[in-house]
Amino acid sequence: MRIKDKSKEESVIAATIKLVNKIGFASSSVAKIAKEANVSPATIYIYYKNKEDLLTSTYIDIKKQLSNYMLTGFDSSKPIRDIFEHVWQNTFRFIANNKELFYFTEQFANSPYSDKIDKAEIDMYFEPLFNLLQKGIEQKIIKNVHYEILGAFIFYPVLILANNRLCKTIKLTDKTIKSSFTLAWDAIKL
Amino acid sequence: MRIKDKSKEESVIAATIKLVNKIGFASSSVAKIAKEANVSPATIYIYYKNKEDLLTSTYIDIKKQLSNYMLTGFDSSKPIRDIFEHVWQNTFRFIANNKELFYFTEQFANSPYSDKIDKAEIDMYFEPLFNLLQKGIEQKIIKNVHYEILGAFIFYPVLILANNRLCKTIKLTDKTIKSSFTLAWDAIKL
Amino acid sequence: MRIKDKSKEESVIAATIKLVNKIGFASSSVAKIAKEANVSPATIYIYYKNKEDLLTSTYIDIKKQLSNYMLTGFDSSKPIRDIFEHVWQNTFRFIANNKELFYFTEQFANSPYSDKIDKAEIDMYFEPLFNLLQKGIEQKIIKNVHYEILGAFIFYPVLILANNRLCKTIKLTDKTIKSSFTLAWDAIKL
Amino acid sequence: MRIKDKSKEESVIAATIKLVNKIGFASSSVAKIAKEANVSPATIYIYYKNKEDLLTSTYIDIKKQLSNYMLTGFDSSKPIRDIFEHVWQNTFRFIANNKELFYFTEQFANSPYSDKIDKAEIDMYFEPLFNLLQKGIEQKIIKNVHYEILGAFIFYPVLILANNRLCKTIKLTDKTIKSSFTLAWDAIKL
DNA sequence: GATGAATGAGTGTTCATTCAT
DNA sequence: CATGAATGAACACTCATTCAT
Repeated sequence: MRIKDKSKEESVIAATIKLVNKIGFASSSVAKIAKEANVSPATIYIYYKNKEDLLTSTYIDIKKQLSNYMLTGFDSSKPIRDIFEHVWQNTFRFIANNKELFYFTEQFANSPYSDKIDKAEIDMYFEPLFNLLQKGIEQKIIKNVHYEILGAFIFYPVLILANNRLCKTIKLTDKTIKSSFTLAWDAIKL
Repeated sequence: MRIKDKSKEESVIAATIKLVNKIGFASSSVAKIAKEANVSPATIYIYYKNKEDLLTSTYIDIKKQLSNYMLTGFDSSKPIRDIFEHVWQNTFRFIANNKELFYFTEQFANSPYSDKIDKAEIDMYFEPLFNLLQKGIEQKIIKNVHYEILGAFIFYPVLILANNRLCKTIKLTDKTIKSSFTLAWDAIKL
Repeated sequence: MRIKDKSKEESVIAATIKLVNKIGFASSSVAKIAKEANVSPATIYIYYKNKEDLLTSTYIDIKKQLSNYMLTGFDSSKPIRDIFEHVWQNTFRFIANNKELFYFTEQFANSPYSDKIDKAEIDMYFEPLFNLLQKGIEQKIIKNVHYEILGAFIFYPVLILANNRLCKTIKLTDKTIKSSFTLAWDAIKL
Repeated sequence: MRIKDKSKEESVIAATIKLVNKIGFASSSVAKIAKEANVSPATIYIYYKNKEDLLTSTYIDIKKQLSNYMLTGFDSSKPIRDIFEHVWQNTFRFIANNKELFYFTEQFANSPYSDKIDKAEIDMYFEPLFNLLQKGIEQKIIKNVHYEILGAFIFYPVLILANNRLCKTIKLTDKTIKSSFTLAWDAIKL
């Protein structure tokens, strides 16, 4: 028998991301993705149960990459502020270097498919960060409020700032990254 | 000459918002919107050039309402912090009382139609707030960074916290609203 | 507004029947029916909810015609045998003159769609015949067995004989019609 | 040379029949049949030229079984009526005990594949019965009409009565089998 | 102004079959 | 012999939009 062509699967994922970047999430049909990947529409259904499966798999895959990247060099022995700053910079750098991936996740997160994924599974990848928040609260370094509120200031502003669909007038330099982190830390620190 | 039936136009807008809330943005076709509004699909094309026009008009309409609500009781003679807190609370209250409108804008903002609107026109409605930031910077009350960065901490976290698609585990009470504003203010204040 | 083009609806029905005769039930797709009717596939969905609706409507329509034809000249004052012979001949004649309609019903009856129709509604059209069987039993003219058994001899053999897919070697003349009825009557008569 | 795996071939046939019973003829795709048989789709194409070949082979196989069963205990020395009654009962019993096989043939007979089989080959299996009819005619026991007409009364009503898709309200007991044969015999006897 | 009819182009998905191993 | 990968063509159905009234 023929063996599964790994490059084919990868080219489908790549085509999916590329096409979403080119024409947007809503317009990215299976047929167009197949064409972009130089593959038959039917082939996609060998690798994925259906369109939903293709998109959610792609999303989870990217989120996994993002969490890996964000947590690179994670050193729990350092001061909490330094750890968060490190993560903050990792995040900016990842988004800067992988705008296509990031754009896809933003599109996905506000699509109907978003409801279908297991948020808990995603959160798991970021668990060390939640734990760090908890530790910060206990050490009276971070404000004692719900972690969703903390997250809204320490994680999400990055996305806004990096998302050039929403924010077009600002160029991200090392200096702006550093200064924007100051705001984030001021927000959550006690 | 007959004049366009204002009530018909309104019922189309209402139907659009309602339907997007019911079945999501992607599934809301012109035919379904027409049915929801008890109107012929063709009628919609009397009031709007095409689907894009209908959706962007609806979006701008809502944004106008939101800015009105946010700026209600705007009193430039008060301390800057108090003004922002007032706006912050207005925003929370608007979203709480108009979840349907808010849900629509969230869906819209991440749709392909989002690219078609004139962001400057929208920003105009919120000009007093940008001016306030500027004033705060000049008075050395607010950090002197790009207003996009300030906005990412003083405006967007509200959306995250109020968006129960992203944030499901937290109930918004007067107390959480107040405490979340503390974070926002700490972020931007000098 | 444009009014519903009655001729369009009729041409869809005609195309459906014609196509089933030409290429068989299983191969008759909506797209092909549309093409045969010189109509867009989408148009069919104006007149019918879906493919099932199109086919079942066509079937019921034909069955109604058949019952009308079979019961033409139904005169309950005549002897029971004469009435059945009259019906038998009507049936043969209908099938002979409307082979296309008959072929469609045969195909339909053995398709998965057959399960979706309300058999009771169909039987209703043929009620006078069931009543006649009952009357014959009471008058000790017809064997007192279940009406399904009687039907298997007085109604179904016609279908077999007229169905030239199953029965290719025999030509139906007035004489064979008459003589075949003799068998049917001998079967059920007491 | 390896020989074809007989058990594999049988499991494909079994799967075909089972699946047709489960989901109907029209929905029974090659891929599904393969899965049901725990075999690759490609394997089916080793044993059969194509789908048509698979289905027609299955059909002919069943018909062969049916004819065997019907002619079991065929004793040409007995009176003609007794022989037919014996065959009639065999038929009922076969169908009762092999509803799956029978259901398949009914589905097949009204499918487009039906046109592809060699009816003469099938008829061959039932030749003794046609000969018997001939003998009956010569002996002036059976009406002298075309054998297709005779068949329509002595063979087909069984199928109608046993087919619980068409005939749902009647339970088949020894008594109803016997009495229904009376009708059949009355139909054809002189 | 207002409408339902009408449509070509598109949707996600499955089909019977062949290919490379 | 046996397989799962691969596919172009087809499937039923919906889309945004225009037409005729």
